[in-house]
Amino acid sequence: MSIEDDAVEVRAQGWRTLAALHGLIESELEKSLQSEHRLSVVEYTVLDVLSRQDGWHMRMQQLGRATALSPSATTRLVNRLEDRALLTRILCLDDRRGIYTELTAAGQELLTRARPVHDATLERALADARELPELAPLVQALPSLLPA
Amino acid sequence: MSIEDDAVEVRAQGWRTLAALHGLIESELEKSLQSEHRLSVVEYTVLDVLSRQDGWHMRMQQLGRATALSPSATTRLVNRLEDRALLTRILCLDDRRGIYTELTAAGQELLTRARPVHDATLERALADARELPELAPLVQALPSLLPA
DNA sequence: GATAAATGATTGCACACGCAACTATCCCGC
DNA sequence: GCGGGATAGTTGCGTGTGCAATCATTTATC
Repeated sequence: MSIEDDAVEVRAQGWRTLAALHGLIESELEKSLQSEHRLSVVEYTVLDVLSRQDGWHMRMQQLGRATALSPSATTRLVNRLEDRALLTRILCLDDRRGIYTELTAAGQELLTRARPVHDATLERALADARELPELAPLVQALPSLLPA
Repeated sequence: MSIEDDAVEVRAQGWRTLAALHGLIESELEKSLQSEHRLSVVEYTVLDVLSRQDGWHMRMQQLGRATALSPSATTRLVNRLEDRALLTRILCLDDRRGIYTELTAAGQELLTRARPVHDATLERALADARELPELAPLVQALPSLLPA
C-alpha cells in the first residue's frame, strides 16, 4: 500500500515539475516570439514542424497532433497563417477530404528569422530554470534523454 | 561552431519532447477532470496547491506563479472557485492590498474526490506516453529527478 | 507628514480555444 | 452502384486568457 501510494505521489510530483518547467519556458517563448515576430508559440511550432517535413506535406490532423490542438483550433491556426501568406493549403488528390499544408517562401523566411530568437530565449529560459532547485534536475537531465 | 549548433538543436529537441509530453498529459487530465468533476486542470492545480499549504494561506500572486497564469487570469480563476464555494478570499491585515485564499471544507472535499481521478488518469497517460518512442526516455527518467 | 513611485489585485477588451453540430468525401456490404 | 457508417475538415457558440489601463494601498523621498 505505502509503496503504491509513494508511486502515485512520485508521478504527481513529476507531473508538477514537468508542468512548471513547461509553463516557464512557454511564457518566455510566447513573450519574445510575440514581440519580435508576432508569432505565438504554437504558430512557431507549426512553421517549424512544416519546415522539417522536407518535401513532404502534412495533413491538418497530423498538425493537430503535433501541437496538441483540437481540429477546430487547427483549422483556425492554419487560417491565420494562410492569411499572412506563411503557408498554403493544398487539396489532396487521392483523398479529397484531406488537406495538405506547405510553407511558402515567406513562411520559410520568417521562420529563418524567428528561429534565432526562439533558440536564444529557450537557452535563457533553461538557464533561469536551472537556478530553481525544484526544476534544476529536470533541466539537467533533459539533453541526455533524446537519442531514444 | 558545429558543437554549439548541436547544443542549440539538442535544446530545441528537448523542448519539443517536453512540450509533447506535457500536451498529451494535460489533455487527458483535462478530459477526465472536466467530465467527472467539472474541474479544469488549472482549477485542480489551485485546489491541490492550496491543500498543500497546510494551515498557511497563499497570495494571489503566488497562485499565479504556481499556475503560470497572468494576474487577470488568476483573479478570474479564484472568482470561479469562490463562486462554487470551493475557496474563500481572506483580506490581508498587515498589507491590505494583498488577498489570501483558503480552501473551504467543500473545496477540500471535492479535491479528495477528484484526486483519485487525477492520479489514475496521470498513470494512464504516462503509460500511453511510454509507448511512444520519442517520449519514452523522458517518461522513464521523470521519477528519478525529484529529490532535487 | 505630504507627494511620488511602486506594488497587489481587478476590469475592459480582443482573441484563441474546445465542444458539438455540420458538410463533404470515402469505404464497406450487398 | 447504392445506402449507411466512418473519416477529414469547418463553423457556431460559450468561455478562459493575456495585455493594458485602473484602483487601492504601501513604501520611499524630501
